[in-house]
Amino acid sequence: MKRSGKRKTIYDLSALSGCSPSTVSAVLNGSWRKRRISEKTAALIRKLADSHQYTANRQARGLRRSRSGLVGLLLPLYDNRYFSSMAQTFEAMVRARGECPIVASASRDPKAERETAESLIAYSVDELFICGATDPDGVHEICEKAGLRHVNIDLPGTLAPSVISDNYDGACRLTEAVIRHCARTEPLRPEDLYLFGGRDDHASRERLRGFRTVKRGMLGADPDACIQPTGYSANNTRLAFEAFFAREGRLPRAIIINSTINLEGFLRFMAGVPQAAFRDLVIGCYDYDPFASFLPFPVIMIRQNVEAMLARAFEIIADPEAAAGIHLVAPELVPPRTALPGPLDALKDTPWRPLDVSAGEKLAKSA
Amino acid sequence: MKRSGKRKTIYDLSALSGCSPSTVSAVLNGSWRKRRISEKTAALIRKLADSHQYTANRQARGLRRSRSGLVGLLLPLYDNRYFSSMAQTFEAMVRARGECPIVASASRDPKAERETAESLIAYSVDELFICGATDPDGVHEICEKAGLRHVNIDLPGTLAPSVISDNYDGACRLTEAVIRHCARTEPLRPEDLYLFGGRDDHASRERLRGFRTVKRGMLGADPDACIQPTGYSANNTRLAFEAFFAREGRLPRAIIINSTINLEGFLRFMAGVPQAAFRDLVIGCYDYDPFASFLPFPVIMIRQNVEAMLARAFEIIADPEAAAGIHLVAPELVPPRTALPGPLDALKDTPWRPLDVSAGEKLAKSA
DNA sequence: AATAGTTGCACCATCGATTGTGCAAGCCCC
DNA sequence: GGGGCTTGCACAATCGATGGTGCAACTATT
Repeated sequence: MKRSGKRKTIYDLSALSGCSPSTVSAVLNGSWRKRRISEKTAALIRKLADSHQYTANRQARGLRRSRSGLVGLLLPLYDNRYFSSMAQTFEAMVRARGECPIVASASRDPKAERETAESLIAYSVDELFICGATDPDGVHEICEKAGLRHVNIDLPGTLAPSVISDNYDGACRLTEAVIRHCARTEPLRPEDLYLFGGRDDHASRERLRGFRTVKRGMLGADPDACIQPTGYSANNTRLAFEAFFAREGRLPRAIIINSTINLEGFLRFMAGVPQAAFRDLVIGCYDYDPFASFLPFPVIMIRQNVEAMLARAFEIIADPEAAAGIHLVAPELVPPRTALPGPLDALKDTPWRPLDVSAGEKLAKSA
Repeated sequence: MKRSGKRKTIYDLSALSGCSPSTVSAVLNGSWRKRRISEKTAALIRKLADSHQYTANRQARGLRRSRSGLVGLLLPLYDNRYFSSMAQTFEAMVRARGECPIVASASRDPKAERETAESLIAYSVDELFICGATDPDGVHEICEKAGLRHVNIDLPGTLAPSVISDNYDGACRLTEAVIRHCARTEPLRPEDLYLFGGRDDHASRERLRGFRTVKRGMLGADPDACIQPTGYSANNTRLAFEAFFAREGRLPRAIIINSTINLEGFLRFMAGVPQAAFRDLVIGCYDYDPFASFLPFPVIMIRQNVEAMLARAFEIIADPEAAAGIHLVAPELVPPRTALPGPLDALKDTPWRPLDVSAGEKLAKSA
């Protein structure tokens, strides 16, 4: 791919207009009234800027102002509906504030988290939203040192304000809903209800705690074997289900799954087993995915309130007084076969124009 | 959120080390051998940089070098599995090259696409991957003017190289697979096979062309009513299905759906209809979503080869000779109930540590 | 010891935009 | 017509990193 052309600067416009660079700058960044530039000069410069497609070099501006206009979101990953809707919603909210969203992911790896944060800081992001970090406090130290405002989302740290879902409450409601759903046919015994997934993070711990509380309360016991932690790996989850199935010859009647990533591991297991094995199954799953909600057995899901969490986080990051501490946001219980609206519904579709098939053929021929 | 601290610069390290700023700079950016800085001085400066957590100000560096180290991906949206896996794969590939990925989305809106491109250019991205743009040529003009290397993905333009899926071939194979799947029970009549979704973009046109070619070839006809374009809106798709169902009292036996976004619209319709209505349904859907593949009726999907498309795009963008033109990448037909591995499988999960429930309780109490 | 070559680093302009300050020209008023 | 005020802009330093160039202090050579 060849390149050409080069960007105009305020110096080019200065030469073109006969005004000084500082005048051009003032006109184009809006401070011209304050600097008593005449309306006429301003109009001239704006016209030139327009006709030459001028755009300010943000690196230069950022260097001088020591702020970039960038708002960062640090994500563990993109490729599931929870985090992708987080990115989608974040993008919309930052744009609504007239700033530029920049998203990066760090693979749940503490080292990558720190490096990515450093990299974002190197680009002088003005604020950083740290979402689902494995080591939020590690990232905090780096932000602190750089004087960067930041807030945790989804997984809490101890050194910065954190906005997270009320995972304990969500897990309680989810577990209860699953137990009640099963009880429609036949009461559940303790060994009929399993939990798969999760690892040693705050969310998993809280969900597990909720699960155990409700299970003991409603079913009277919670044998250790009923907890099958598999981390956030789909393949580990598949292996865990395969091992269970090989051992028991069947699935548990009810399964709580810690994340849609683990549910994907369950799919991998499903693919190798006759559909009949899932006839009476009831699943409760943390995080909402519209397609998962319509699987061929009841899937009760917990949808984290991404919009509310982000809105709260924006409030907190704007508050100079905000201190470390956890802000809980209630998640939502989603019954089986539910298609909730999502952030994409905010996008307007372009008006429909009739499909021109011959145009398609022409384009295809030119390929 | 309060801020504090401030970042060290080469001038701070210069003062600390007794060396000049240029020496510090040379040591820290690797050009020190060329500048004949002694090993001893280099070691001293590196030690200071380390102990003071120095990181270079990338805006300053970018300003001076007129390149930023940023590689941009312009996406229509984040929140579906096709685009989120695009972002995930892109991120990994850019990181593998030692550069910094930056992703932004533009909502399929030509104006937003141009503005986002301008914004990325303002941050001096070194290369731009334009994915699924509604108006790739509009973005091209802006890139061209800025001398920015760029390449189209997913939707082609006429002014820059484009890497896209072979949508025609994919649609042919998908349509044929759906027809054959239905024929297992009872041969399909032309009016049993519908296509929902799509709008006036290259991908939709090609998919429609493939659909028509195969349908006419295998079923002998393709009544106009069998094409129900609904754009990329889930709600429009829901309305289209509701209208159809109200009119016909049933669904078509087989439906090709242009995108998982439209399939989500179908879910919204599904939620209001008894499950029996879907007993004999067969769906063919463009784009792959693991959960959609396990819906309670056969869903045959087409998975676009995101890795291959991106890999090809990276080759092209590195090639100074690359000219405008379309590069086709074959998509993959995915049978029902298939859980393919995805980009997340490349992430290593942290080793398992036993869940400490009491720790969770402690954390929860501090909230 | 004088010359030539090498080593090791400092100096300074530069990237593009911002912003505090200075100053000429025009105007008003007594 | 001189002092004071306003208008409208130019000048120059600055943000942090980079890289071309210059130049002492050594070392080697004859």
